[in-house]
Amino acid sequence: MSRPTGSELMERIVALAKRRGFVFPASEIYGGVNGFWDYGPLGVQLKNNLRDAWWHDTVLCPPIGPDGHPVDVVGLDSAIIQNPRVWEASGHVAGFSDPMVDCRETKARYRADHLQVLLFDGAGEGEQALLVFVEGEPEPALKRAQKVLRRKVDLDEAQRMPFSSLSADQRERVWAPGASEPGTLTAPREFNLMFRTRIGATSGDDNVAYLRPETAQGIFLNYKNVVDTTRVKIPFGIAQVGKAFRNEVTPRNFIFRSREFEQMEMEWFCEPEEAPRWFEFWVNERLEWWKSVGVSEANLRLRKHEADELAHYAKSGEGTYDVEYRYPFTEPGFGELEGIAHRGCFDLEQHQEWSKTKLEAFDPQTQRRFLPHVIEPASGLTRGVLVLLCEAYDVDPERPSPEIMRFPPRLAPIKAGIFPLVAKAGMPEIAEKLYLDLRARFPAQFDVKQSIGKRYARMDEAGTPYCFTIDGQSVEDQTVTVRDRDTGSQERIALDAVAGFLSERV
RNA sequence: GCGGGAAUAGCUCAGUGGUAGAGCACAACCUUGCCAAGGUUGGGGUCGCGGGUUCGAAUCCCGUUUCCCGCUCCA
Repeated sequence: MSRPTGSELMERIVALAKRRGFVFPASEIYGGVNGFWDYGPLGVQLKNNLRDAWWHDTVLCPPIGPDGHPVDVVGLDSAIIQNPRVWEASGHVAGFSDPMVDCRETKARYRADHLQVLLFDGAGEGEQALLVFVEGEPEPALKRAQKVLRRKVDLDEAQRMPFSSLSADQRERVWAPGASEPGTLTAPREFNLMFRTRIGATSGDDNVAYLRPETAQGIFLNYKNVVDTTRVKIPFGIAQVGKAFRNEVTPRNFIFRSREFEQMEMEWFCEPEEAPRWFEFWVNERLEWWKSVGVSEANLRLRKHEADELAHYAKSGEGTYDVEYRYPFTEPGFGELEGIAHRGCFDLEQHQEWSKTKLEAFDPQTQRRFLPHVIEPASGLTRGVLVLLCEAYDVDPERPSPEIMRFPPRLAPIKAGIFPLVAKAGMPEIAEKLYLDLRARFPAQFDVKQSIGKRYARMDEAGTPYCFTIDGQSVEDQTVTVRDRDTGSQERIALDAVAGFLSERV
């Protein structure tokens, strides 16, 4: 058995994740629910470790800035449900409910507001030919019009109207791109990607609220609170880890795109003139950070967004970079892991306008008032967990139990296994004492059951980097063997050196 | 949302209309001195779910859910 690739690799990772208690399908005993996942005993530990590493490296011990001094970042934990006007101000109510149009024949789907209709005279008695095209690409529609009308046509002779304004009767006469007959397009249907709920036990239309689709807005909402109550000065960052919810059209690829997920986001507030420099700084920092938690350089890359794929909030800024990872389901291509967006002052400006609250910063040196610009490194925590699982999964055909999770020791859910070689001759007693010493400082597991090989194998699948085994010699000279997960090799160290051995490595 | 495939024990699967099975895993006990070792015993299934056909359905038909693949979508 060698390490598979592509969808087979993905299936093996999903199977191992379930078998060992990393990730379970949510509500499985009721048949599941599409787009939701539960994190099992090992999964939650792995996720917490990644979260803690990010928090440590972002808030507690942030990087050194371009000027040689540590940057300033504070933490936050904002509510999942906020005043619904927040999402109108942020642009999410509009941006999240794009009506879509499907073609029944070609199976193509279009955003209704991207579709334009050309009206030509002469399709029949008093009728017009209606041809639809995607904004900016009228050529296919023109060619089709030529065939339908059996004459030369000119773009200038046609009337133009947005598809959304057509009546049902008119839609029946519309030729879609690539369709062999008219009337194949559905009515525009609304796709609202925000989860709606209601505030209060008595529900009505006037108390609709939304589960946040991103954690970022909670940071902007508290920008003034943080500035007023802490001694941060521009430039500084506010960081947050938390759940976000998107009613995705198609959740796919295990935990890559789920409807409930976790984000790790930081909003970096700086002077507008400094923003490009900080943008570059954070793009590089974030890429380096993913390398620092053990993601191989070969599977990572930076990609700049094309102008036409920018989010509504990033249009005014310098663009967006994605840190991308080569997932098994995208290989040889890459998929998004983290986005670093230059949001300009879009968000603060919007909230200042909608809330009627001044959010300007004041520079006492220059006596200038300004809206800070924002650089946002926003990554998926749960996507990060997926990357760790993909990155760690390996197969060693030389072993009787070939599957290994090679997590970096810092992130491994369990740091150490403590085993008596056999359950007699004083070994379990020594092992249990070692376990009691270690467990206060390290996630450790104690196991006396079954053969030593099985216990090692279980730890390999859990990704535990070190196993300490108490054998006959331990009883005589107070030493233990350390087995290394990655090589299977062993060395012997003193019993009282185990804690030090671990703290140097995890 | 569209098209294709899959679903039987924790896992891998057998079972083509007539009493739900195997191997591995799991639990207990024994054995066991370094890589999923052996023995004994045991627990575990409304065959994804809901209808229908039939004397009788894991098996045939319809619907549905979930997962995988290809589209579509991804602020």
